Amino acid sequence: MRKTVLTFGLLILALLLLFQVSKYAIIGGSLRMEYALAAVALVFFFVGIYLNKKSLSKKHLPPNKIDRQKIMALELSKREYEVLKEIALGLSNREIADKLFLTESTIKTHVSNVLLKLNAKRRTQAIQIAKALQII
Amino acid sequence: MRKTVLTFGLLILALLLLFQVSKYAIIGGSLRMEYALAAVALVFFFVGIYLNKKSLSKKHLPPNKIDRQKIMALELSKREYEVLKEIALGLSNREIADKLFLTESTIKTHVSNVLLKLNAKRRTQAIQIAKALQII
DNA sequence: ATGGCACTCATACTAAAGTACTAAAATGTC
DNA sequence: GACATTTTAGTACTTTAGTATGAGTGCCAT
Repeated sequence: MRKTVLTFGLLILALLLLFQVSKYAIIGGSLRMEYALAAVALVFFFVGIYLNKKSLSKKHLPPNKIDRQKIMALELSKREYEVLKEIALGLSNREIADKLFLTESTIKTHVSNVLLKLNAKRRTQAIQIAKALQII
Repeated sequence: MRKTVLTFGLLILALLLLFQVSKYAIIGGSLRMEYALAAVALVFFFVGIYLNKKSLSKKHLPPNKIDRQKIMALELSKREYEVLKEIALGLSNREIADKLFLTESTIKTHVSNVLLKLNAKRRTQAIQIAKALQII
């Protein structure tokens, strides 16, 4: 917040300066009016783009990004979370086992634990819950 | 594309007009230079914002919204698509059957057809594919 | 060093999911 | 009305998924 105010202040100051400089330069005859107008136009054009980007970036980005806080709160271990991600990719237990160089037994154990911790009855429900919680 | 070119052309024309008008108005003495500069600054400021918003809206908005074209292209029937959505909600065949007042047999038939048409081996993979295709 | 925890794996089941095929209504189209 | 789809449903299996339980290993913190 303080940073925003400071940036704004500096910007306005710089612009007023540009304003005055161009005004007196024109009166003094050392600067053509077209150039002054073009310079002002260009500067404000980019200021508009800059400010717009600033305000948009704070309202459009938060639809994704994973929530590590919730993963901890659910007490999901590293392996369990890893398996959960593979489930969401649509892999079978066999395929996950091969991918992670483990046996299907181990994967089943992890899956069971994930379902318990996410309070899901099926892996498809686990996917839905995980997405709702923004942990995948 | 043609629309974009047209908009751009009109904008540039309008700006050149503003440019010339302000220049001659100042020379004629009917307009103070400060006002001309302020006007140009304001216009370009908003043009900057406008153009920026245009370019961003085409890169940030499309993360959602379903693609009915693809649903048709995949030849998914109404029922099959309905079942697919329930699968994505994490329901079992039994639960889907109860929800749609059908038997589990019927749901299995639909599910098998959905898997075939989406080229998926499992329902979890069907979810992943459907999301990638933006049909759910 | 030891008790706790995460990770690994196994066996033995039970329960879902998925396949293959068949077939009768229901629906919409020409 | 005839024809093509869609929707519904069934039987009979095969394959995955999921549960329960036990147990060995490695790691880390007290």
